[in-house]
Amino acid sequence: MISLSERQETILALIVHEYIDAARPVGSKRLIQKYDLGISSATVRNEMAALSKAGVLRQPHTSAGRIPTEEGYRYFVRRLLGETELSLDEKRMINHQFHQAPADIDEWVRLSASILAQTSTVAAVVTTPHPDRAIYKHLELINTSGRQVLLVLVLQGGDVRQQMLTLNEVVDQDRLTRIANRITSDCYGKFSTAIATLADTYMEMESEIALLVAEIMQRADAFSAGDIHRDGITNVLNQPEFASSENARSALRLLEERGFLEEVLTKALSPRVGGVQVIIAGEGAWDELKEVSMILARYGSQEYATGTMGVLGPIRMSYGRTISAVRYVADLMTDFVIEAFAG
Amino acid sequence: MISLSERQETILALIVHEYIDAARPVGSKRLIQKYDLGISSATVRNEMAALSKAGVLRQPHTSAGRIPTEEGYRYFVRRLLGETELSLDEKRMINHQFHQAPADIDEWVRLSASILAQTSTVAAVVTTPHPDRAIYKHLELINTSGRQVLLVLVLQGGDVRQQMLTLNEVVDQDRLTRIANRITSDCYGKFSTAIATLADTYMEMESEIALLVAEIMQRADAFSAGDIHRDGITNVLNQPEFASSENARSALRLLEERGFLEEVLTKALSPRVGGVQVIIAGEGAWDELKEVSMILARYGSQEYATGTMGVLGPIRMSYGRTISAVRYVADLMTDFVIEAFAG
DNA sequence: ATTTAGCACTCTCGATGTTAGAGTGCTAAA
DNA sequence: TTTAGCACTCTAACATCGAGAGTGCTAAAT
Repeated sequence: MISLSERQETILALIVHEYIDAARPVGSKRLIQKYDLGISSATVRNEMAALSKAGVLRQPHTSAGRIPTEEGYRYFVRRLLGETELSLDEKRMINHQFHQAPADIDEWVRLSASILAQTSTVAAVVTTPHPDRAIYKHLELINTSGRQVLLVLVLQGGDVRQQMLTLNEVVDQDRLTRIANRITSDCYGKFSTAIATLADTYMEMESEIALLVAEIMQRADAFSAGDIHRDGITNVLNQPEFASSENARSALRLLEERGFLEEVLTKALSPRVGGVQVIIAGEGAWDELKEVSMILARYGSQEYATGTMGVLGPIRMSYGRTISAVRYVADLMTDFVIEAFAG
Repeated sequence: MISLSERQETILALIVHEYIDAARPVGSKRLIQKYDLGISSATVRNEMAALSKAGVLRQPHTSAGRIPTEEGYRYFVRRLLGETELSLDEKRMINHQFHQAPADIDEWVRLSASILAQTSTVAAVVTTPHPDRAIYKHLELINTSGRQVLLVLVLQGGDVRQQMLTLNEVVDQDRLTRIANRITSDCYGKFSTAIATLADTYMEMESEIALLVAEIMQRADAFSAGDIHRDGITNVLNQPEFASSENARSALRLLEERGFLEEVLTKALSPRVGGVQVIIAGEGAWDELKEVSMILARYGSQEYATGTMGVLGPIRMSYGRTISAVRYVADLMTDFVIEAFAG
């Protein structure tokens, strides 16, 4: 475990701060002339040397200033951050934007992404909330013409799935309605697995339809990621570390590739709602994230539906503001989800 | 109107071709040594001078090779393109990809974008198909508990809208079903406006619900743009003209800003399905598109639903391939939409 | 009347040199 | 322990230069 003196911590914090701001190595002279610690540049130099040995600072080349290592950022976020909150004004602004938007879940998802993107120099990614497992609520079978039947399945939380199916024989609407009601009274509140076993106890047509319902619900389980909304991609392109098109490209691919995003969003987040997860430079686990940092949070309620949101930006990111913003927006969305589904 | 000799057209076509390929100015020597026309470089130089005067070629600086002007590209696309088709193999590939994907509209939209992005060095944008005006198909009223009723409205084309409503009194499921059936038999195939006038002839509860239905349908009319899917953003970033982060940024903003995309997609396309529209360097109408070209098409069927798809790439774009690809994919999607909605 | 060879001229691009500035590490004094 | 001072290092910015590619023009050839 790295252990630093109080003065060393101060210097580390200032260097992180300064480097995030100016995006270029921080030297001893510039540091003291800007921040007026009660010590000379030579002393700062000595401490810097110690911090370099401790592995939290490094030099791009001999005789350049210092920049934080990934370890340095981690130390900073873990120990030195603490209280950097969004200002009350900013919170009020965010609240305002949410409350004057239409109370539509997709609209709010979009808004969340937009707000996160505005907060800092990051790209935002927000998924629509989705039940962890689909829960049966209601079924309608609608006779359209002949043996063609429209199946409309309503899931807990308002998700509606619909599908055409072709029956073996012509069945009138009355009988369809009776079948639908029978299945609903048996299956209300159940998961796909329970319905699949139940289907075995039914007779021909009921069984067939119940099985189909179970299958549709199972598909809904698998697609638990929901739609992904992105915003602020241009933000991250404006950062100097992505000026070279090589770097920009790889960062963009991360944002564009659905598969990768889904993996990170699902794997990185413990299923628990509430915490905010910070991934600095991939944390050794993701090679693709070596050049970026992500801040992720899960929102919503296990009982109804959950979604994930997060931001992706340069490692040199304003962690205080951004973590705070992600937490705040996630909390707002959690309230909204609960209100929308339970209220 | 610009008028060129046959030889001049050949030279223009070769220069466009070569410049699209290599992304750097084309000189007279390189041209004849690569393509072996039966004439000397001096002759080519003379013709180039004429083409410059005609306004279809220009030089980045004195003593550099020539590159096409926007006018030059337009001439090329309008007169010289004609027959550049996708190869049969490519078409087969595309077909294959579509047919092994699940027959789900969102999946196909995503696939379209992905295929267009792969075809050329462009970013693809595809909207989900949407009825030009919502058409009533079916209504269900589902008694959940007390006066809370779930309204499920099925529109022509499979769109399902649902909404909770709170009644003034408790109404049992039987009566709700009767109301829903009554409205359906009256309104089947009608637009929101017709339903709104019809609602006036109803009694209290029927009227209230019919009005709500009309309102929901009206909202559906307005949101006619549907969801926008993007793909291949990294493609365009790889192009040298977007190497500077300044240019990359402005191109990206175009793709990111929903408002702008919607405007171009709706305004640029005549409502007619089938044609492919080419916008080279904004065509004077869009300042934001000065540095890029777009190729757009509308797909689907007015009768059921239409969507738009298009690509955005550098002006130095492989127009032949790309136009052909957009047309082909749009046709496939049109077939799919018709089959899905009518079949 | 075209086409072409030849030539002088122009402009970019990459390589090379040079310098100012910022920063470091070390030593010796406070 | 801290600090002043100094020699040293490295980058980034700017200037210089030559090679290479390309042009336009002129005069000869077809």
